[in-house]
Amino acid sequence: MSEFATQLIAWQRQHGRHDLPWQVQDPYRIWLSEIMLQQTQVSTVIPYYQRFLATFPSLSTLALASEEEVLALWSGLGYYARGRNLHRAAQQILTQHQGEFPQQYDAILALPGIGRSTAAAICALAFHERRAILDGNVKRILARYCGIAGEPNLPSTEAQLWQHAEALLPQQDIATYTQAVMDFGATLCTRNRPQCESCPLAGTCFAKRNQQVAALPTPRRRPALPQRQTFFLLFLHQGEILLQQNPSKGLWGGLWLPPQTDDLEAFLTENRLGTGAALAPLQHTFTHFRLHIQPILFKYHPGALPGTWRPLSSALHSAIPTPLRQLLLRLPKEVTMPTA
DNA sequence: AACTCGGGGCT
DNA sequence: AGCCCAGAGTT
Repeated sequence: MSEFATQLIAWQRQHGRHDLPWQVQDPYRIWLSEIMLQQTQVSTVIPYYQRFLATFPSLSTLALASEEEVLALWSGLGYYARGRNLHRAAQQILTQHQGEFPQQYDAILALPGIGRSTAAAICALAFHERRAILDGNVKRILARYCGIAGEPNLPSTEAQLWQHAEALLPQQDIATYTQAVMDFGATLCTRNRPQCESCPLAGTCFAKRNQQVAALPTPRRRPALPQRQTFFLLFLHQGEILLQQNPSKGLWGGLWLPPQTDDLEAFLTENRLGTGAALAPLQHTFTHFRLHIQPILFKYHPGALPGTWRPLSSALHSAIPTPLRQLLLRLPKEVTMPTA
């Protein structure tokens, strides 16, 4: 067995995390956690995970729910395709696997929202099958330990990382090892200021031996964020707000939003609307652009536009994106005191 | 191989 | 303000 795996497994038993809510022998709960944890940190996921599991305690309750209910519980977590795929996968398991979570890697990989790394994580954690994962933690650990330069997302770099991930697997204790690399990356071999002085691998780590810890993994260079602008048109009437559902594909897919336009003048003319009151603007930053949102408040226009009227309290529990939630929460103050 | 898809934590 | 995070799907 490799020194790498042996040391990590020993480290995990002594210093790893053992009280995370999804550390159970239940493929449904492990699967749910893996999906929520894609590109999302543990501390962010925990409250969503608890609420989700309280509402959908089993795979069948999830499969029998509506997509609307699923997205409402996903509201604020982001990457909403994860929630839609999770729901679709639950339905597929019900119809194609008799409601029992599949145990074969190929069958797991075939489910929507599950790629190579997530399928391997489920196999290793839930079924103790010898599979390599390659998430952000493992990429960082291997880039340092093996001395792999190049941006981790480039196909050539990723291929090397996968090769090392496979080669360093232990012959046994695969579940403990898989949890070990994730905990080790999250708490010791962190991106900034890793605790090399406490690291059991410091003696054999390429980056540590060659003073490359700060330089590895190679940071990704990203272009400057493009800026975009939109207007949220808020129609309020007797405590209700007019919302429209986004198409299921694309940004904020399947979520509820107020009528939107990037050309206010044209929109008001086309729909024969008068002028509204500008509320305080807000910014929302995505991975690939920054959105400037200008809310405009209209007091009473029933039937002016298509959509669904929802009580404000109900809207707050619906499938809405974070900036709309922020806007609705501060609406009571804004309505009595518009800024312009 | 490049692009799309959220939101938050940390520095 | 910039970086990254238990990545996958689409083109």
